[in-house]
Amino acid sequence: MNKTDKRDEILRAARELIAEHGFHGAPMALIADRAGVGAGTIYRYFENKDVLIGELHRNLEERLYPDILTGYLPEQTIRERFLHLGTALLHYFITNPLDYRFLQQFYNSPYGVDHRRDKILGIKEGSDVFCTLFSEGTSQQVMKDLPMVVLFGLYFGPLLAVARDHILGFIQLDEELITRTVAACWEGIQK
Amino acid sequence: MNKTDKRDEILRAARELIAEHGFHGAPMALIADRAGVGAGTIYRYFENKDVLIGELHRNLEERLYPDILTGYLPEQTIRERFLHLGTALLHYFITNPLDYRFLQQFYNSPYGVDHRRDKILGIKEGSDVFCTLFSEGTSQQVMKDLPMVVLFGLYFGPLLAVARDHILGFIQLDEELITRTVAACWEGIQK
DNA sequence: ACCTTAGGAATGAACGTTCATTCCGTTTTG
DNA sequence: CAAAACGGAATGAACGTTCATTCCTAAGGT
Repeated sequence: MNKTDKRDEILRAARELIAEHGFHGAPMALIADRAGVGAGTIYRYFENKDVLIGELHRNLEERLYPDILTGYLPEQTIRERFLHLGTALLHYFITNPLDYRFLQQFYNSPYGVDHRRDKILGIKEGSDVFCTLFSEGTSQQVMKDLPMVVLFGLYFGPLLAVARDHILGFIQLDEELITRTVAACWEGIQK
Repeated sequence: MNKTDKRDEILRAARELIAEHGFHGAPMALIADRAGVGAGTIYRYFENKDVLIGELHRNLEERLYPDILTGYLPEQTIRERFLHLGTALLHYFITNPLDYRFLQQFYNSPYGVDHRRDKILGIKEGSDVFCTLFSEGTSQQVMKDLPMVVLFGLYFGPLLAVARDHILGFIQLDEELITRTVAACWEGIQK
């Protein structure tokens, strides 16, 4: 096993354990076991657990964004792009439940709040797809004139909730239900 | 300090610490300190930490439900009742941010998932205000014909998200913004 | 009225466990 | 063979919980 492999194994093991049992069901010793390395080896690749977790988050975004952006066409209407991102997001979480669970854990820990604070304060940079789409939507009057944060809530709130309930087995999301759910979100947000 | 006072002090201290720092920032020793009792004393009132946390949840519901149900009139239209509950819920969380934070922590822990599972499987009992309102809404065709779980997501998802962002200081919810947010939820859910 | 005493309530030091991190002997690599 | 990488036992801090002890109150005896 070469250096990159080992690093990847550690990340994979950590992601799995955190997704399955939460941050506190993922001690370093277990991560090491599952990655097939010694406990000390982890510290050759990551300064400490916080850094490892931060890296997991970066790593996830690197897989999530390309995925939901394939087929995303800036020339489509705002509504079409809204529906695309929403369904793509749901699909991603359904096919990568571990990633969903990790994100859930992440945003409910001190790490996540800081991260979100930075992101929201940095909205003006507008580099984020969702920010761009939503500010376009409000300025073109096709979305309600509500603060960006509220629009985000109306969008991600329901999506994350149904994704959670699908993953927990409380509901079975199929193609039609996904479409109808995202459409309902749109109806809440559209002017 | 008499017996009931002491029990209440322990509950208050636990609620505060969990709300402020999460479940894992609230060790029994700290709870005892803040309650002004010895560490062992807690175990005279609560069998263990799990029981204490469960009791906190029960206690919260006993304060939350009466609050949001004052002024709730079954003879009002479904839409009116929907708006009433939504705004009442947001008001409650804004004026009781510690309760919001506790609930957030609770539902993101194993305790919470089990609790929700029981609740969802027990929907048929229909004792819950929200369940009753929503099944009335779908059967009378004024709400979209979506599974109860999805409707819940479209309702609570945004509400909890904006409550969180208000409490974190990312946004300032005033009367008007609350009304408009709940109205937007309704537009997503109505047929 | 005062002292004694019994028993439940309260205490906090101590215990066993778990965790992140470090340390050092061993193995692999160049 | 020197240097880097590795493994996993060792370490110490933090946790929930326990329990031998102390404290408080109020009943009972004088």
